[in-house]
Amino acid sequence: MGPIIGMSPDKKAESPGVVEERAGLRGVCGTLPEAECAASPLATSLDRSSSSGDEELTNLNWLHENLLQNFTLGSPEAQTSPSPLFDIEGNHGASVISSAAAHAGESVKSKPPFSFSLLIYMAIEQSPSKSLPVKDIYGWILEHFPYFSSAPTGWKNSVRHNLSLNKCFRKVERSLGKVNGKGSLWCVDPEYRPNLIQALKKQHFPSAHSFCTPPASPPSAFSPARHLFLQGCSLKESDIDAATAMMLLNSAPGHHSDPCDPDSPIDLSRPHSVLVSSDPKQDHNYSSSSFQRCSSRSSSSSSSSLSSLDEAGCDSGQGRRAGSEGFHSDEDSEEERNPRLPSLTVKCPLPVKRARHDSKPELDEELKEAAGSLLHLAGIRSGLDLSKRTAKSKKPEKHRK
DNA sequence: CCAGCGATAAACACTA
DNA sequence: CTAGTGTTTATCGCTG
Repeated sequence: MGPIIGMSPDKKAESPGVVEERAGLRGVCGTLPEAECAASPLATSLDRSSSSGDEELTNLNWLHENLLQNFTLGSPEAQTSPSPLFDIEGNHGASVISSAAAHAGESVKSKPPFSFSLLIYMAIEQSPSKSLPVKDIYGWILEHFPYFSSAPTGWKNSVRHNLSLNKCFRKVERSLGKVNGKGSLWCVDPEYRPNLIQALKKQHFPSAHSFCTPPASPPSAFSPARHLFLQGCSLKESDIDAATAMMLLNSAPGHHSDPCDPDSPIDLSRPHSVLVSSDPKQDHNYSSSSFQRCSSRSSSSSSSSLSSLDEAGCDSGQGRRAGSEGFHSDEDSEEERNPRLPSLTVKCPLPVKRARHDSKPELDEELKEAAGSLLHLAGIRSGLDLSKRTAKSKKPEKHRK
């Protein structure tokens, strides 16, 4: 493969431009209002400390409470005010993301619930130039997911493996980006960005389902018992929240973003503390397998969705293996392709290049929100987990081989 | 039981 | 030469 691996011709053509484009965007902020921008994760970037003011709390509460209320109790607030979902759908979720970002700084030592692909994606997306050398990707992951600091170095191999294998990532010539050092810069292929976002969203569905509710079931369907359960179990709660959020987002009618719009910045709000899998111990290794699997392959679904997507829609996988590669963009048939996905599947027409013309900022925001919500939620949980346990450090040892 | 998928490990090649 | 990077292949575990 040439400099740009696994990319379809069109992608290759874009590569150079993409980088520049992203650089120009300067992160999400470019497209967001100032206020949002300020709060936006990307804007804040990795460094932003977790300490944030009321906004984060507010936002957090907003999302967290509303979601729960919405589903479980339907508290007055939820009733009186538009549900978070609406906000999200209405593009107001940006603040949420920002809050998520704010929260994200908490310590996280648990294995992130995200697949490597998503981790990489987040790392890249959060970089100012939207492109990073592998080294920086490592750094980002380590910074945001301390879990890996204690993990065997194999995760780096996995990162590289994903970069090479996953079509979502494209290699940029050094000349275009990095001048010094080894290796090239890696960026997210705009084409697949929506897919990645979607994957993020989907990632938590399963969990949610497993914990709580039938995805398709309306809020009313939630029983008080569950609520109690949730209350009693913060961990699950977060999971549920995340899942719920995702579910809502996904189910949202207008939730599609301009999939391929390169300008759609994704704000994965700093995943700083995004960890879902609280216990690496449970995992045999640093991978998220345990979490994913336990929760119904949340990650798998994400990844698999990616793969499927890739094959089906954006199939450019000409030279690439099917392993953990791209995403397919066609949501229409996504369910069909991925039976595992909950019925909630989003109807988001994600992707696909064809759908790309409509670059709706709103959609972008939605995506961002979704991602932010996810991260945010995860962050919450991570905070809880971390505070509770510090011991998880049991390094997962290799179960096999 | 099988297929699909993600994760992991390892080997190899290339480059700074 | 070494270390980092990039690619490829093989294998394992899990889920549907």
